[in-house]
Amino acid sequence: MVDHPPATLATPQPATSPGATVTLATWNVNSIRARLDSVVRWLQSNPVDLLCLQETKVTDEQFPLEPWENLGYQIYCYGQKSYNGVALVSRSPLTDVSYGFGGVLDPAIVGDLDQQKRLITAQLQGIRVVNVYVPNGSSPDSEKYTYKMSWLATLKTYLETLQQRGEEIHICGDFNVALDDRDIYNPQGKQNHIMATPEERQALQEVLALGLADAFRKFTPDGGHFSWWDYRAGSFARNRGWRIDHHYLSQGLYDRALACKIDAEPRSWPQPSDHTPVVLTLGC
DNA sequence: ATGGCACATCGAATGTGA
Repeated sequence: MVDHPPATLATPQPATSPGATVTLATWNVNSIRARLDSVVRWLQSNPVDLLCLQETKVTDEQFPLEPWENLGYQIYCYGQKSYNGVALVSRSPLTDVSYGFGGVLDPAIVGDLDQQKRLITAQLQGIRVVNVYVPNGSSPDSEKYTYKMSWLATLKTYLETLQQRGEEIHICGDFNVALDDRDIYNPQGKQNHIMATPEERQALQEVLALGLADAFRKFTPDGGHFSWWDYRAGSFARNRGWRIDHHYLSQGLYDRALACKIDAEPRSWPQPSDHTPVVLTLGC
C-alpha cells in the first residue's frame, strides 16, 4: 500500500463551497430484500451522498425500487439471482455508470469474471467511484481461491486503465481481505485462514501499489476496529471481528479525506447483516 | 480443533458465505 503522507499545510477550501463535504458509505448487506428496512432506517439517520452496497442477492428486475424514491435516492444496480450483486444508491444522478470489468476492459482479459456480478462504477462530482465485492475464496486449496486471485489481478488492470484516463479513484467495498494483523481480533495462526493468507494480502497490496491508500488508517492506526462479525458463537457481543470492508483513495482524494468511520450500530439491530457500514467523508 | 448462524432456493436439504 502506498502510505500517503499527511498534508503538512491545511488545504484551502474553495471559496464557492466553504465547508462542503461529500459522504460515501460501503455496506455488505447480505441480501437487500432481507435488509431493506434496516438500510432505509440507516439512511434516514445517515443521509450519505452515495451508498455502495454489496451482496444484494437479487436480479436487477427484482431489485426493490420504491423505498429509495421516497428517500430521495436513485438506484444503479448490477445483480443476479441468489448470489453476489452490487448497487449504487445515490442522492444525485451519477454519470458514466459502468457494469463489471467488461465495461472498461477487453473481453479477452475479462474472460468469465463478469459471470458473477461483483463490480459497478460511476462518476460522482469528478470522483471515479468503484464499488466491489471481492470473491471470498472459500479456502486456500479451493478453486474459488484461484478465482479470487484472478479477480484481484484483473482488478489491478481495471484500475490501471481508469488511472490512465487521469481519474482520481475511490474504491470501496467488501474486499474479503484483512490487510494486516491489526484487522483481525486474534491474528495469530491465521496465515492459512481465508482473508488472511500472505498471498491474498500481497495481491491486494499490488492493487494498492497503483497509488491507493487506506482511508481508515489515515485517522485510526490502532487495531480492534472491525466491519464484519461472524453470525455464530456470539462474535459481535464479544467483538470477535475482522476489518475487511475498506475505502481506498488515490493521493488527491486521500488529502481531502476528513473522516472514515465504522458505524457498528446496525450490527446490533434485529436480523442484521454480518457486515456494518463504513462511512468516508471528503472535503470539497 | 470443531462448530456455531443466516440467506436463497424451495417446499427438504443443500450451497454459499467468511
